[in-house]
Amino acid sequence: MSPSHALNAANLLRDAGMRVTKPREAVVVALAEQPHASADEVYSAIASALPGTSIQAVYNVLGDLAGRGVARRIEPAGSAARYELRVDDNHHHIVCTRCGAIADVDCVVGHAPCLTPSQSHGFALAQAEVTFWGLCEACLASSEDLAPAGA
Amino acid sequence: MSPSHALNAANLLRDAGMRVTKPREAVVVALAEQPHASADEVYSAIASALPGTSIQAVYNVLGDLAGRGVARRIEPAGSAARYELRVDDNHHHIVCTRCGAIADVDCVVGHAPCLTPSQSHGFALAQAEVTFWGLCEACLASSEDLAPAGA
DNA sequence: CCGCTTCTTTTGAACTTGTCAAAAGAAGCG
DNA sequence: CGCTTCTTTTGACAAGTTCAAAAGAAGCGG
Repeated sequence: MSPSHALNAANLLRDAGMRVTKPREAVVVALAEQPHASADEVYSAIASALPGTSIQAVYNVLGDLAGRGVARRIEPAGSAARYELRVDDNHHHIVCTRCGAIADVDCVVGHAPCLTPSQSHGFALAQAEVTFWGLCEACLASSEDLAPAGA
Repeated sequence: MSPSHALNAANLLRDAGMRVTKPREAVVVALAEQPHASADEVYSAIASALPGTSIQAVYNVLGDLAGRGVARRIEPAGSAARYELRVDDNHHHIVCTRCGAIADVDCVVGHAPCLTPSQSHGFALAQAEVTFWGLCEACLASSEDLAPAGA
């Protein structure tokens, strides 16, 4: 039995042409367990398993992963950069304007929906990014406490 | 003759409930002349006309303008925040991944195209933001020098 | 199994963008 | 013209991220 289904972080790294090291495996695992994690959150997540790992290593690994196409970097306005392993499917994000929470949103139209702007101004289009902004359930609830709509 | 068509920055400010001051007028003018300008670019733009103006004043004004709905703040990943006066129409942006140049793109579908995500995960949706990424004409030309496709 | 080369990580510092707070200065109203 | 309120300045400060050099580990060939 090959351990191919046991979160093959090592394979993922090897397939991407990266050497397999503890920090990298840990980062991949952390990202798999907590999508949309920031560098700092990844750092915290692996700190218990790999004490002594520097935040720089995390930045390096995340940057490499993004560069190799293994991870995707998203930078919502107003919060630190976040990373996710979902790179193959085209999906978008909905971000809470208050707490910064992020959820995945599969694209409405399927594949290339908003991917065709009406004018391109001479730009060579590479990709489209859609970000929805709103309040997450928790923040919505607490804001209704402050400003009740029904009363 | 009322000077109503002479770039009524003062009116714009007054209508927004803001006091009319030199720095503010200058910022509005700079923004009108150079859409998608960063705080620093605005600062540079008004530096000649209003020496002694601090970068803080620019930050304040831009923040106020955005807060009053006069300007819109956009923060493309990888570059500083930028501001534009076009707030009424719904339009998107195409950003050069190399040099950061930004161009306006009117929305393909008109008003509420991608405005309806397939799942909202309990979020109270406020707005949608679409960003296209690619290479601008200039960067495209210089990259073709380096990696010619036709040869 | 060993040594070598190359890639990673650490360590430490620096930089950019942006924010906060308090005092000085100007706008607008009566 | 004077007062009140809003703006601006000044200076310090903070988060997030990047850079560079040296120490350390991975993986290959013998």
